Amino acid sequence: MTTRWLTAEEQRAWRAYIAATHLLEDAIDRQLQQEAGMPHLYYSILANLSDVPDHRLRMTDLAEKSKITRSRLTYAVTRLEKDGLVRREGCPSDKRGSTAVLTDEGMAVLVRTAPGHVETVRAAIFDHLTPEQVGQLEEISTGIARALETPEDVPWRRRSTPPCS
Amino acid sequence: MTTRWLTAEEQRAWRAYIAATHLLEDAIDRQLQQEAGMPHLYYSILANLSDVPDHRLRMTDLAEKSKITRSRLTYAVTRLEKDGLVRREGCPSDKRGSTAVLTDEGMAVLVRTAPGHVETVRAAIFDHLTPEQVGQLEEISTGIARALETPEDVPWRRRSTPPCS
DNA sequence: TAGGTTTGTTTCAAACTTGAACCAAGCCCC
DNA sequence: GGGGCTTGGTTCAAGTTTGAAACAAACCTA
Repeated sequence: MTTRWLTAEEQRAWRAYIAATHLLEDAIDRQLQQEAGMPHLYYSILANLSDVPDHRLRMTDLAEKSKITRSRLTYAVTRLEKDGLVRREGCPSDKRGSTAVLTDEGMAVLVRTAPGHVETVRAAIFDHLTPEQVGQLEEISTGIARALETPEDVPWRRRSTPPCS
Repeated sequence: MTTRWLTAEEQRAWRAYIAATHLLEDAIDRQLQQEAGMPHLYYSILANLSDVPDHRLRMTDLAEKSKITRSRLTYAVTRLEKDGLVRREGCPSDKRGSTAVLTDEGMAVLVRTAPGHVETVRAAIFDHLTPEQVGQLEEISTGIARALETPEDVPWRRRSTPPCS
């Protein structure tokens, strides 16, 4: 089967995309490291928790929501727990389970650092996009994500967990 | 100064974008690790070298082209050199300088693994985008990259180096 | 209900990344 | 032509990521 190479336009788009994502993650990581003392991923984990009723989520669900592996999440939560921003609680109804809970201190960090983070994101991206482009970006991203999330090709990324009670 | 929060649409776009980039990098890293024995970044470094006359580039320029820090590049090239895919050469005209050169073996790896890589990229992205969306993605990415590359805010990322002779 | 499989999470070692500190080699300019 | 600043690149320690293996609890199912 002969390779379906990228067209010239696709290549340009792909290269531009790679460049943009590298530069963007760099800039955001740097800003958050400065002002919140943690990389973007860790900030996102806190944000994902703050986003959900009770500020608590099963590890697997939090990993799913954050689009990262469980292993990576374990490490991250351990660090955040050490910093007092997150707490782990066992799950009564399933003794294997572990639930990450955002602490008050974690919430406070989020509240304190959110403005700077949003400002960075805005300056890096949204200030340069028209409203139509914002819509396009969402559609494109959603399409890519959907394709990569369909069951068939992700044995290594688990489906969601029954709620803990 | 009151925070300019993201609008609902911007938030949706931002979240979708984060999800897509995480999933995408994961998928591509995984595929390349399998078939080329290296992460995406390292593959890109080889590709960037193959892309340029003589398959050689000053370290700083290669870092610039790859959108990564010099430090990160040093580590990567050291590994690739160990694998025999890249060779370092001194620069006669500037004894500080170091030039990375793609070896024949490095080129061979690229040739062997390119089809699989392209197929993955295509399956993950371009098969799900209309031609218009490809154009939009390029414009959006270029806009973001340009904003983040403007001199004023990147003291930590160097400008290009005089060609080596 | 014992044995086998699946599921939720952690652990471990090896690989990679980060940023600051360092080391030469060029550059400048009095 | 000898300081002092800049530049190209590497090094180092601390932090993060990876994937496979380990573990324990839950879930079958004969």
